[in-house]
Amino acid sequence: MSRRQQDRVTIYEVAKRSGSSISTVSRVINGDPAVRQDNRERVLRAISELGFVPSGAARGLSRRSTGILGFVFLREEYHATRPEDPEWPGYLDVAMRAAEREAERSGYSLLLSGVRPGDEATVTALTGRVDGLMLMDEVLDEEALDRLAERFPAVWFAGRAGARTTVVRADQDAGVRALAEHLLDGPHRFTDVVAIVGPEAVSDHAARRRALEQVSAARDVRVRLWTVEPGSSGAAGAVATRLAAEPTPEVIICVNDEVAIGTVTALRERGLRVPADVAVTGFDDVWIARYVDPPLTTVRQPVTDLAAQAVRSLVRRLDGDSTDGPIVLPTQLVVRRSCGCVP
Amino acid sequence: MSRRQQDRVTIYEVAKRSGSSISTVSRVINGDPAVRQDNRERVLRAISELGFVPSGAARGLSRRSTGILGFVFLREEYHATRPEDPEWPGYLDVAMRAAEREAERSGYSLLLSGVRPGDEATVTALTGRVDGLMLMDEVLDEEALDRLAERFPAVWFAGRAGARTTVVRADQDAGVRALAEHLLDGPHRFTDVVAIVGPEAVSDHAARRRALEQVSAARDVRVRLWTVEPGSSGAAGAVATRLAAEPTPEVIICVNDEVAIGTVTALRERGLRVPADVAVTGFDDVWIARYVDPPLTTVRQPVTDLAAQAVRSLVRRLDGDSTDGPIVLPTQLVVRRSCGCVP
DNA sequence: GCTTGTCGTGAAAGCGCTTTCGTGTCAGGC
DNA sequence: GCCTGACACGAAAGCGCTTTCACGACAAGC
Repeated sequence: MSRRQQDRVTIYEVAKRSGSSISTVSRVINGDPAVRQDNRERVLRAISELGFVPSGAARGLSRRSTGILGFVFLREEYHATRPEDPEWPGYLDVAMRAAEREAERSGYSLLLSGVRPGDEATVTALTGRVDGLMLMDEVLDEEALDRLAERFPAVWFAGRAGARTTVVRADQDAGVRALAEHLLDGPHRFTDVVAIVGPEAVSDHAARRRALEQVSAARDVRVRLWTVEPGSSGAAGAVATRLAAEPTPEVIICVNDEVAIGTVTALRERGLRVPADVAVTGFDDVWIARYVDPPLTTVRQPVTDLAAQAVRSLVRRLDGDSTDGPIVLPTQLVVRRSCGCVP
Repeated sequence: MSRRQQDRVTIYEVAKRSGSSISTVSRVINGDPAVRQDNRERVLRAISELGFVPSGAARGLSRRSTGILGFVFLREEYHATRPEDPEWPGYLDVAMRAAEREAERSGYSLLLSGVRPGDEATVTALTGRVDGLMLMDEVLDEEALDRLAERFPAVWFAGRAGARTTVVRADQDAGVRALAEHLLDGPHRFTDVVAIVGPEAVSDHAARRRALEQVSAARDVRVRLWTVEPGSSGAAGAVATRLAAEPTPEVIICVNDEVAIGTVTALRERGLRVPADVAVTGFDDVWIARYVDPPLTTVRQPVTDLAAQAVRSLVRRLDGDSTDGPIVLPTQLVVRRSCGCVP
């Protein structure tokens, strides 16, 4: 435990050097106008000569606020499958960057914390180091989350509709509906469809699946459900197995773009062309979706906006405004080549 | 400034409730074995009954250490070009996630901070809130960085070889060499080559360019240099302009994978096939490199390992070990279809 | 029986800021 | 000339922890 900081310059030394009191130095640091001009200048000079930087810890202790927001996400075990697989940044990273950006605009910093699902202890501990918490996806179950949010400012990103905690999410339902209607009612009128779904426990995935089932049921189309771990490059393998065992569908609706890419790979390896033989769709519209072959038909989620809204909601709450209700942002169907509807 | 935390439970209340002193409570929190078993249990019970979470600020102040590492990166202005462009996660995000992971393993958290190039003030201010700093790419110029590193634990990620500050970087030189030799000496023996380079100010880019020039000079091959902003989706546009104005080369060596993808798009729009008409190569081997059409020949950087090493080096330094020398990790040529050497 | 040493605990002094409160100074009003 | 009020500033009291130091209890050694 020798994690000591250097011998820092403190406010006392600045006070001594500038011939004033620490109160005055503190006022200067914080831009209090009630300091005479000449005094202010003397203090500022001393600060820069000594290279003084105020201690965040001391300030935090005194103000009872750290100026830090926590960003809590599920720590995926990447390397799992194939060690030569490069990492796989996506949706989560975009949210992270956007959240940091918005936090900075509001005068906060963002502290990252990856946790295993259900690791309430780690999240609770974070509570002592940040002013507010933004929890991604299914970091905690809903009960634990409510327990937390009751005593601490928190928002749930991509959470379940109807949760007690403030939720910021995209309109999965409308997105899936638009996609499904395009596929079932559009030029192709697909009737033989497979949906690759993610774990039921993930709110977004559950919402997508529910919406899909509603649309298909209304049209009397039966949808075969295949379950895979989303985002794992193992998707290709899992899909290959199912393809070998079952009749090939006309279209495969994937839970997200990564899985869609894996699916395309698996189809190709079986000698099937996309979209000529099988149509494929993704979800999220990650950046690569337009660059892969074929470019993916998908549903765009406004991840950047969502993250910004989540942060703003949190900041409002910290500024004393009352808690927001759920925030729902629209999704948008993006038709590209993989569904076979455009040349 | 009403960013107040709730009325937190403090160590005093735990002490009172458990019938001991705050010293004992502190010892229990920190796992000091010199507390009798029965006492420890009483304290733990009080802690959980009250929902006590120690204040990071108070602890930080007392210990003179925050347990936080800062991750400083260049804040790119994404939205710039086309608002409908989804975000573009990549190299930086992978580094971020890996750094967080490794930091957590060492008992630290990671604080994100995006800054504009040369924004020394922001970086300096960070110094008051974290125990150590990891600076990506060209956040500060070398002089400012040395000034900082002199008084504060810092490592420079992807920095310039030979810098005074501890640098963690990949062996750009060897990677470029392997790639260039493959292209110039391999099956195709290209002689008409264009290199799309990034800004000279970025160490990694400068290193790549230098290495390329050495290899080509040794073979008497002249390389035309085209400069673009790396990572911007504007690459396609910039390349299109050059293609219209100059003779089409046999191969285009791109400064990174994103630019390579943009370049492929630009070539296609001119009706040129890749790699049949023009070969294209990338750099980094981001995850998508293998999924785009055609899969990219590129040079893999061990970003995850680099980030982990950077964090470990920082932690060693914080633990009192002396400063590390430069850490250089190998790169690896990955030959895929875009260079036309494999079917 | 006394001394010595070990063990477990509590008192109290910080850590480096912010902020309240009180005081001295000076301008303006009578 | 004195009183009042505004204005700048400093003293000092926290903020909630960690850690040193001293002390009491008790076991072991002679």
